[in-house]
Amino acid sequence: MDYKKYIAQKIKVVGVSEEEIYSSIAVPPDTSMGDYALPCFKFAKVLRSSPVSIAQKLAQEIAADDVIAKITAVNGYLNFAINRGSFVADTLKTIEEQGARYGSSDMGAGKTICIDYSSVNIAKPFHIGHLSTTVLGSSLYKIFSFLGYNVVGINHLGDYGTQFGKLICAYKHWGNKEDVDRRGIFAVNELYVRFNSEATEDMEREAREYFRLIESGDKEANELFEWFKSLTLKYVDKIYERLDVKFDSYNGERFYTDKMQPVIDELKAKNLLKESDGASIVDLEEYGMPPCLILRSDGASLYATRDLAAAYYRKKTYDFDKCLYVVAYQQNLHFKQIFKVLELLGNDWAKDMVHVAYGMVSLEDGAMSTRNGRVVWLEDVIDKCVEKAYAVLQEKNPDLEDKADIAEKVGVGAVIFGALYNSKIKDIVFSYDKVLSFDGETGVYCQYTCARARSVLEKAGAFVAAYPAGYEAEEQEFEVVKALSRFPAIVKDAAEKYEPSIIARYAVDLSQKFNKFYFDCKILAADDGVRELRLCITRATLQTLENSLALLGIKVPEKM
RNA sequence: GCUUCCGUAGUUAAAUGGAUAUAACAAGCCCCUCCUAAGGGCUAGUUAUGGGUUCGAUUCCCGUCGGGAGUACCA
Repeated sequence: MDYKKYIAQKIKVVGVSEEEIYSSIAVPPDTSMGDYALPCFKFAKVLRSSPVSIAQKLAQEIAADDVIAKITAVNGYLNFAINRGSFVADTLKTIEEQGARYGSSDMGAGKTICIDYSSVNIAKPFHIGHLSTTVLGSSLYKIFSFLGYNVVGINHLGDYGTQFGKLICAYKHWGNKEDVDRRGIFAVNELYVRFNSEATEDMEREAREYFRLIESGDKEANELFEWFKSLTLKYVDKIYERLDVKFDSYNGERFYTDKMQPVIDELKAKNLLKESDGASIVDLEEYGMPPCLILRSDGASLYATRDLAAAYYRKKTYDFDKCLYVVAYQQNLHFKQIFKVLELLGNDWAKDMVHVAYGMVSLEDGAMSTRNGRVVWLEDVIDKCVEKAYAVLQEKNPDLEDKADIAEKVGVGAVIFGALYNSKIKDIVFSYDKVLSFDGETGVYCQYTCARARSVLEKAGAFVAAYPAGYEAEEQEFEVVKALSRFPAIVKDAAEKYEPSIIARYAVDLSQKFNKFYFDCKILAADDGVRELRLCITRATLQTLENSLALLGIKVPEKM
């Protein structure tokens, strides 16, 4: 049940609506003050009375009942202590009934949301800079699905541009098939890097010609391009599988090659296209932005042109309610511009376009740079984490079966959790020390908490759920249940803010509360009734933690 | 220059405009004859700066300082 709503209905303040009271109800910083509180300061003016006396008066007017155990007025706050017994029983029963669906909702039924994320570049291996967009997007995918939305995951491949002409040129000059077959994408990437440092004027010219050949459908150029593309996808699919990341569409930039002209025509028809220094632009000066480049002076299309075409295509194909772009904040201006252009074109759905911006990743010695080898491959990071997890397992629990499988879940979980734990807008300085740390506020801590809970449940065997009437819950028990009850609101909050870190932090908070409970309250050795109640708390915590971690894309090993 | 984001313990970070600003890491100590010590506990330590709005500001507004990003034919 909605306790806030129940309380709001009981409070009557002249001249203040129930909704206003509902939205004012807060949670006190400390449980000893109460479970809910209404600050009365803002009513002082309307009632022409001091907040302190308003709170006192309200405290006398409202009677305690089965739901609200106690009402007190403290320094202008009206504090409510709820009936713990019924609250605990109520919350635990709900989780028991809903299981893996606890926290889900049908609020998104009938609505579609497109999410553009990961968007890898062809012929480039995955480095840690690609981690944020991949796991953020994937988590948002899972969160919105959980809330009942129809979600379309789009990997907007970077498969268009003169760089592919360069790549083919480099391969023709220096490449050999055996090496590429053997080392795959890394061999291809080396060719590209070499081109950038060694290419002559002639080769640059040749590269432009190869790009033109790809565009005009030349057989050999396209075969080479498709080969590089399939190598890339084969490589990234392995990583996607480990990270539990999925897509519904791999329509990349090239896909929109023949879909840009209608957009350009419409811009012309609506008189938005201006010529400037030979290029075609949309002037955005009156909106405080530099112009949006649509066509280069040589007539070629640009990034923005393809993104506009993609937006139209997605609206037409999926009829989305929201279209998210999980792309680093470097491109803030770019998205502001294309959203504005869509609006100027008269599309009311331009308001549904959202740039979900996140911070950048750098290394301790500066920005990443493929050219001078200052780069950290994502696969290496994952492998090192898994290796360390295996080593710790070997040391602490050498007799466990499936150690490799457990280490994979723990290691991968650590990488994902590390990427999702902080607010997405924060920049990240990558350090192995940090990702390899398995103590404290980490994914490993949450997984470990699950393993502990499961172990207790296993030892307990079958039991009948019990919520003994009249049992006054211990502080530690009550804190866990209170945290459990917050989960559905947490999921919605994370969705509204496009912020999976809210769920990650919640998982840590719940784990901390459970571990305190675990340490202070004996579960298996408790008296009849209490024992069953504590087992229910344990089972509900395990379920809710698993649900939380699943939304982040983290798997939970049975034992560790 | 202009636009924009960020600035909280030694470090990394939390905090719908609310009560005594939370955690973790690192440091020092304590707890396995006790349900998994990848755990629990204790000690010490924070809102860059100057104004403003407000009963109340880490949060909102303006300025200063410091840092990141962007700023026309790359994506």
